[in-house]
Amino acid sequence: MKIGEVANHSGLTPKTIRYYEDIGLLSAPRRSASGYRVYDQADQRRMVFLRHARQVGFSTDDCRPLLALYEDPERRSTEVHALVADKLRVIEQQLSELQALHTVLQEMSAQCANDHSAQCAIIDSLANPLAVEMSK
Amino acid sequence: MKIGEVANHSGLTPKTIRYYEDIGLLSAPRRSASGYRVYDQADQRRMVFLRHARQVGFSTDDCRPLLALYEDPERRSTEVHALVADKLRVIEQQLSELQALHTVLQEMSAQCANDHSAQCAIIDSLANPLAVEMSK
DNA sequence: CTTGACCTTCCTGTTAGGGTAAGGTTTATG
DNA sequence: CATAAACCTTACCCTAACAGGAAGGTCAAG
Repeated sequence: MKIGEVANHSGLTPKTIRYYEDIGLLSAPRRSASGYRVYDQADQRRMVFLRHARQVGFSTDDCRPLLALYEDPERRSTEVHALVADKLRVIEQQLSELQALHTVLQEMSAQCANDHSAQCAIIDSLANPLAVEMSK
Repeated sequence: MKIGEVANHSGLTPKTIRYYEDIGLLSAPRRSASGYRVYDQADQRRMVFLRHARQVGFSTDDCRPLLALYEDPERRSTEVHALVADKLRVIEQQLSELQALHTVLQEMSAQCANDHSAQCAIIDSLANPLAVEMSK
């Protein structure tokens, strides 16, 4: 399989596959006589795995240990579970930060007259340290 | 005021101030004889405003129209309100995407035996198209 | 034989600055 | 007065995860 074909089958783009090779997430494949990358089924499975892992929020760096466990027949499921647990904590952290932003903006928005006048509670909040600083 | 002082008073770093000047978010200030940037109170207020706007999630690009409205005595509060409403929608979108990731990961995590065996529902989910694909 | 569809490497751009280098300035102190 | 600390200047490399595009080589079909 050349890169375009494995890209189609895995759902990654050729660009992404080369990039993963570049950062060492995928190992360099065999080359044809003309220098084309040649992949096999196992490569394709790794790519599908990586696509899914990225889809559920793992960074490319997160994918290294994850892919290693995928490949390791000696793995223990608790090792995988721990990686996911870590990720869940990070996501929960991000969620609470985003929630906080949302709350602050919504409060500002509610204070704004939303009319033709120049006086604006949102602008005032952003200009004045008090309101925004509270939410830190 | 030199850059270090206005940085202290505004809560931005000198780096950030120069960067904002570089991208045209802040206009280039007067220079002293020796080439040092010199700022006044109005500059400082703009910087405080920018710091707050960034803090509540606005990108530097978002800050351009926001800062323009801050400076404009002819503004209408409804214009500001609209920018915040847009931002709220984006944040809500991000929240729901993050929520979806969280749900998927939590479901995977719950299926995993979390023990010494190599069999792992998380790995299986990531290897198999079905589970992950559903959540798209 | 010549397109067109592939493939290759390499370079630039994206966000929002941080880190560091090399060098000039100003201020405080011995 | 000399000098060292603390400040300022520009400039270049680094981050994440690729996408886009240039310049050039390769392969199968008409």
